[in-house]
Amino acid sequence: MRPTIYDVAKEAGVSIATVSYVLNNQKVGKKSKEKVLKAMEKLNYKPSVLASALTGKRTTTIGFLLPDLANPFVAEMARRVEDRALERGFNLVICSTDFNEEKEARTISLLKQKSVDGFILAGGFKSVEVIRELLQEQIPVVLLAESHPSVSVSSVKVDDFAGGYEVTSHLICLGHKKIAVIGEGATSSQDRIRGYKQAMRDHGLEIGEDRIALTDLSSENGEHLAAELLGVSDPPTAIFACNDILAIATIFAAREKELSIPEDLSIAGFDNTLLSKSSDPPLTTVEQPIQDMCTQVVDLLIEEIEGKSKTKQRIVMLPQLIARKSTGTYPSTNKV
Amino acid sequence: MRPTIYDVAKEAGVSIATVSYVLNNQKVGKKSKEKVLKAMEKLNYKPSVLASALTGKRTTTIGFLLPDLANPFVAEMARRVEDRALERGFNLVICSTDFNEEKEARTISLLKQKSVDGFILAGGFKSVEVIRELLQEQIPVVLLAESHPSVSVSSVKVDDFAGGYEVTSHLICLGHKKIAVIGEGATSSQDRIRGYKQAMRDHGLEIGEDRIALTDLSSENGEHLAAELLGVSDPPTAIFACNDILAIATIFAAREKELSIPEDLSIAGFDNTLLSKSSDPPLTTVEQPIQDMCTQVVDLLIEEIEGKSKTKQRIVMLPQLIARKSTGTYPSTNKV
DNA sequence: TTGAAAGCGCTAACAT
DNA sequence: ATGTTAGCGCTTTCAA
Repeated sequence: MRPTIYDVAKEAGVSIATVSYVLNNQKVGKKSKEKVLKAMEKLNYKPSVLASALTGKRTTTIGFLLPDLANPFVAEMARRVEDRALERGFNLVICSTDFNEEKEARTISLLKQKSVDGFILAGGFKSVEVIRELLQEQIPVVLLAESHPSVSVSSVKVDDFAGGYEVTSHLICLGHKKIAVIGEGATSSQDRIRGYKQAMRDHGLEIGEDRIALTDLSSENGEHLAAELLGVSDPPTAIFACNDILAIATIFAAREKELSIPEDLSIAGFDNTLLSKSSDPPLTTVEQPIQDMCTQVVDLLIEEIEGKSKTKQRIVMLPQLIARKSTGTYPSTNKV
Repeated sequence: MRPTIYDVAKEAGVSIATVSYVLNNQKVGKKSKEKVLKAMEKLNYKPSVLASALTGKRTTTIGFLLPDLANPFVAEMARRVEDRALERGFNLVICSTDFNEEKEARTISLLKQKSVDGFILAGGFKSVEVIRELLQEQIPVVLLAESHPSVSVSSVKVDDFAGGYEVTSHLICLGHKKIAVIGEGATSSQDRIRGYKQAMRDHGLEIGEDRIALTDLSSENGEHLAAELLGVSDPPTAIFACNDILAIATIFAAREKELSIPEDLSIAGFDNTLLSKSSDPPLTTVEQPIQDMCTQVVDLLIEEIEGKSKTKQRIVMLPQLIARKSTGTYPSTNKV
């Protein structure tokens, strides 16, 4: 068995209390401290987090719930969150919840049993009820890349509305009038779509309900949905996809219909993932300040965990349009 | 505070032992069991994993070390591993180690303190020393997408050598003779490169040392490295990149030099990530049976955790070449 | 079948 | 400054 605090105490010739004191940097006589340190070194002693957590200390573990780790944007967030958490001395238990409320609830329950110190809920966490419960049980929670206005919880996200507005304006400036949008059920998508609608309205353009497509499982039927959008009698000349994956799916759908991009159809994405740089053509998209966002959520959460939390805050960061080759003027100036 | 086993015992009018028995499905009188169950329900009791782990039970948590979660291929593996682990009742603590031995050691040490039940080491885990230590301490470990022949540990991976051989043969069949390769320090890359070399030899082709480029931080200087490969006086007509990210970097480098793909330069990748489908042009690459691999490692690990582990085994799966548009005949039949 | 009680490794009064 | 001791919530002998 691994050495315990008793072994160290015996080796150092002191009581376990003394050992515990040096473990927690409490006042200890210089001599004793030295002996204890030496004993620890000799036995290669590492305190058990379990035992110490059982007495009320932290587990220094954070539950990180996200929709799907296989999504590149999500994975990048996870990495950034992980980095910051590590810097602050925390590990992450990462759980994909697939926009599934039941899975969300189960996961939270499980991680509570494991006594994680707090939760970061990312992407499209749906169950407001679960968040409320957490809050009421005084368990630290923060939201990443989403927010639930009806709940008093800290969150960090990008201004999705502004992002949607900007992309749409970009498309409109290029001359497009028939612009469709394809998104997910997540609140972030909804906000981006609101931005889209506002931009359309501000420019006096019509918003057909058949120009708005929604999915819950992006990659699955994104292509199918995009095909429907393009299949109508008076098809759009531009499509704003609420994330890069959907944008890629839209590219595939367009290609299926032998439309060339951007000559026949302009496509814009959101997130500026790796995908958008390497796609054919490279995607016009919207960049989120992932690094900053992630650093901030982690810090917010840890503040709450450490009880230093001042007031709840909703931090909204500004996104930035990245114009690449998938969007072009309409009518096309250089039709192939 | 959350209810404890004492609260349940009191509510049910039995001793905590009885409660513990029903918790662990031991023989309990039907009546008592019912009372206990009812009490649990009423109090919404959930046992503390910490407390139970302290007495020697599992934490049902697995430490999953990987090089970099932001890498799409790695992220997809993580997702598959997560899914299988969940099915088996385990959660994952995911840690990126960036091919950094010191970080590897620190992470393992930390997770040991947290009493994870076992470890999955993925990608390019470097520190053989750390693996040995784990083994000797009887802590369950398995390797994913890599293997260390000198250590007696179970592992699941694809046949990297075969993959490298196959890609290279594909290139050779297309008429290429000057083929370069770009890879990482990871053992998997090394094996792929060995496959490349073997294929070259088998076809009587020359292997110039200046045709082999190695990096440790793929995305960082991949493009730079590829540029060097292309910058020589007698440049290659095809490049085999040991993973899709490097392949994309190579595409960028080629584009910088105004080479068109595949007319002037054929490029092949490895991993068949999302990137390879959406890139310009779509990448010829090698598919790994990720799902199977991940299910198997998790199962292997859990076998060890549960002590049912038979013998150590190294499972090697076969990869599959996916030919797309980034590779073409040489000399090119339809030079633009 | 069930209860009493010791113990898992650690923390934190309380004493000295 | 340091030791003694009572928990933390659970498992598991050992008795009854």
